[in-house]
Amino acid sequence: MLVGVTDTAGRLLSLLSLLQSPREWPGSELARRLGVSPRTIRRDVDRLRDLGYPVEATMGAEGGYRLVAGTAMPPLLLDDEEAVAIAVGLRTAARQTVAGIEEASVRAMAKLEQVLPARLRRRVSALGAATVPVVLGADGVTVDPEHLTVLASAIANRERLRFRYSAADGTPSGRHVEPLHLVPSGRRWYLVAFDPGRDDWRFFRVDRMTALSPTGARFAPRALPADDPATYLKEHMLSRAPTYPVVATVHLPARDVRARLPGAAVQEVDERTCRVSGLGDTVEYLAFHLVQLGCEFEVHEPPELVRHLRDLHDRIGRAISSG
Amino acid sequence: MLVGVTDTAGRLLSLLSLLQSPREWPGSELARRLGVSPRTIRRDVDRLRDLGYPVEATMGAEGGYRLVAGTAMPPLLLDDEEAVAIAVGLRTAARQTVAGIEEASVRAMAKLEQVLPARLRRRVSALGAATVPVVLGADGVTVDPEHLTVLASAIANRERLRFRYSAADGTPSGRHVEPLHLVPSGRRWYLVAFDPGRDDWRFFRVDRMTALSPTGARFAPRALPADDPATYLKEHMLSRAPTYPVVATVHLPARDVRARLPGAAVQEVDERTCRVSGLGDTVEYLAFHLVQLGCEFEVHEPPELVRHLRDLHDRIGRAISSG
DNA sequence: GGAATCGAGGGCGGGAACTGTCCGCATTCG
DNA sequence: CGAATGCGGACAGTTCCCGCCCTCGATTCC
Repeated sequence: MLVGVTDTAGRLLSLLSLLQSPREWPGSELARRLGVSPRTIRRDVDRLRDLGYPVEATMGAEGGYRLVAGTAMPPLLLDDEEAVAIAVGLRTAARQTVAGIEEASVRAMAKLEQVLPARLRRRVSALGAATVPVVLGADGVTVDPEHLTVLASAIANRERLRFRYSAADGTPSGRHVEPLHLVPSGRRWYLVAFDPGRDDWRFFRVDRMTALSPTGARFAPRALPADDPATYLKEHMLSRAPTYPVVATVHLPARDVRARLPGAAVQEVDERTCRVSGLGDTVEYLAFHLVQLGCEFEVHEPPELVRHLRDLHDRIGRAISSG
Repeated sequence: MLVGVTDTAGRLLSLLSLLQSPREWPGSELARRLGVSPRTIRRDVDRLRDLGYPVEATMGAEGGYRLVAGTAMPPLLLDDEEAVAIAVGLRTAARQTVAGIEEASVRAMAKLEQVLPARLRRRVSALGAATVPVVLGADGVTVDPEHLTVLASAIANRERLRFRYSAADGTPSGRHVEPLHLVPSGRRWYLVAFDPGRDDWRFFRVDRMTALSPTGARFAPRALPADDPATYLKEHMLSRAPTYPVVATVHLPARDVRARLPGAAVQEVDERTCRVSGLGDTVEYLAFHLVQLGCEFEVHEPPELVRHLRDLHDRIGRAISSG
C-alpha cells in the first residue's frame, strides 16, 4: 500500500471525523474502515491523545473509542448538512444579536463562509431567505449576514473597501475607506473605518451600506484615536441613538418575568405583580416583549410606547371588526 | 529536530487553522510561526491540496496563501469564542426550528457538545439562559436543546434511555425505551422509540420528557413498521394536532408579503392587497405574524384566531388605559 | 468460572517518508 | 530592473511508520 504523510494525516482526520459522531467505535471497525491494521489504529489513537484530543476507551467486550471533551476544541469535521445547519444558525443568531458574542459570531461566520463549498452556500442562502426574520426591527431593517462576513474579511485582510452609503437623511454617497472594526450596538452593527478622502474616522451603519466590494488594495492599519472601538463609537453616537427608559407594571410573579426577560430590571411589587424597567431600545421591541408575556400589564413610562400600543390596539380592532 | 507524524499532522492542523482566518499568509510568516523551513511549508500546502482542501496562492510581492472554498468541508478549527458562538447559534436555531434542517442542526449540536470543553459549556448555557426565547410557543413551551443533544447521542449510540414523561392529560410515568428517531414537527419534537415493557412503538413529545438518562445498555435497533419515521409519526398524530387553516386579507403588495412570510400561500387581490392562507399551526403564531407585518389586515377564517386577537386587543386596551 | 472480545503496549525489521538545503524558474508590484 | 513571493526538482540523512508478532488487563456473556 502506497502511503505518505498525506495518508497518515488524512487518516488521522478521518479517525477524528469518525470519533466525533456521538457513538463508540471498536478498534477493529475503525481498522476496517480506514484500511489499516488494528495496531495502527491504537497508535493513531495515541497520536490523537498526544495532540491533545482526549479519546476515551471503554474496555471489555462492547468496548470502543469515543472522543470526549478536553481542554481545547478539536477540529470540527462536519458533513454537508451539519455545515449548512451551522451556517444558518449563525445567520439567525447574528440577526438577533445574541448577548455578548456578536463579534465571535461574525468571526465564525466569516471563517465558515470562506471555506463553504459553493453548493452548500446556495442552500444556506435559500434557507436564509426562507427563514422568517423573527425580530421586528425598529424600522423593519435587519442587517444582512452576508455583509457582516464581507466586512469581517476585509477587516482581517486589511483590504480597502468601496461601497455606497445612505446617510441618515437619505442622501446617498460613494465611499472608499480603510475598515478597522465592526461594532455591534443593540441590534445594529456599525463599521468603524478611516476615510482617506475626508482624512478622518467615520462610522457607518451596516444596514445602510450597499454594493460592498473589497478592492484588494492593502493598507497599513492606523491607530484609532481611542483605546476601544466600542467606547469610541459610543461617544460619537451618544446624542443620536435614543433609548427608551420604559417602566411598566406586569401582573406576573417577578421570578417568571426575570426568566422570560433576562436583561430587564425587574422589581417585585407583590407576589404576583412586578415592575419592569429598561428593556430595550425601540418601541416595537418593547411592545413585542410586553405583549408576548401573555399577561395583564400597564405601561407607565415612555409616551412613544403608549402611542405605539394604541396604534397596535386600533389596528387589531379594525382587523377583527371588519373580518 | 525530533519529529513524528503527530508533529507533522499537528502542524498541518495548525496550518489549516491559520489559513482559515480570512486573510492571506506569506509562506515565510507561516514557516516562522510553525517553526519549520519555508520549503516544508510549501510541501505542507501541497499536502493540504492533496487532501482536497484548496489552498490558493497569490504570487508576487504581497502574495500569500489562503484557504478557499472547495468541494468538501475542511475541518473547522475554532477558537473558544467561535465555538461558543456556534453552539449558541445552533441552540437558538433549534428552538425556532428552522426550515428543513432540523435533524442536521441537532446532529451538529450533538457533535459539538460532545467535544466542547467544560468551561465553554458553562458559557454556552449561561448565554442560552440569557437569550430571550423569541418564539412564543403555543403553550409557551420551548424544547430544551440539551434534551435534543442527549436524545441524539442515545440514538446514535443505540443506548437505552430512561426518563419521566407527562402524558397529554398530565399523568406522569416512568419510561425505559429504545430510542430510534427524533422527528421535528412544526415547532415540536417527537421521539420515536420502542417500549419493551409495553412491547410496542411509542411517540413522546420531547418537551414533556424530564430526567433523561441514558442507561448505557445497548440494544439492537428494531425495524420500524413503516418506511419513514416522519410519515409514521404523521399517521399516528394526524387526529390530534390541529392545524388552523387561516385566511386573511392583508393590505400590502403580494410581493412584500411573500418576502416576509415565506411558506404562506399568498394570492394577489390588487396592487396593494392580497389574500394570505395557511400560515402556521397555533393561533399565537398566526397572530404574531399578521400583527408583525405592521399593516392593515382583516382576519376571516379561524374563529380561534379572531378570539385570540380579540383577547390581545382587550389586553392592550387595558394596558394603555390604566397606565 | 471460563471463554470471547476488546483495549494497551513492547519489540522487531523492512521500507518509506519527512526535513532541510541548494538550486533555477515564474509572477507580480513598485 | 529589483525585491518579494510562490513552485518545484534533486539529494542526503535521519527517523518514523507499519504490520506482525507477543503478553497482559478489563469486561461481558454464557
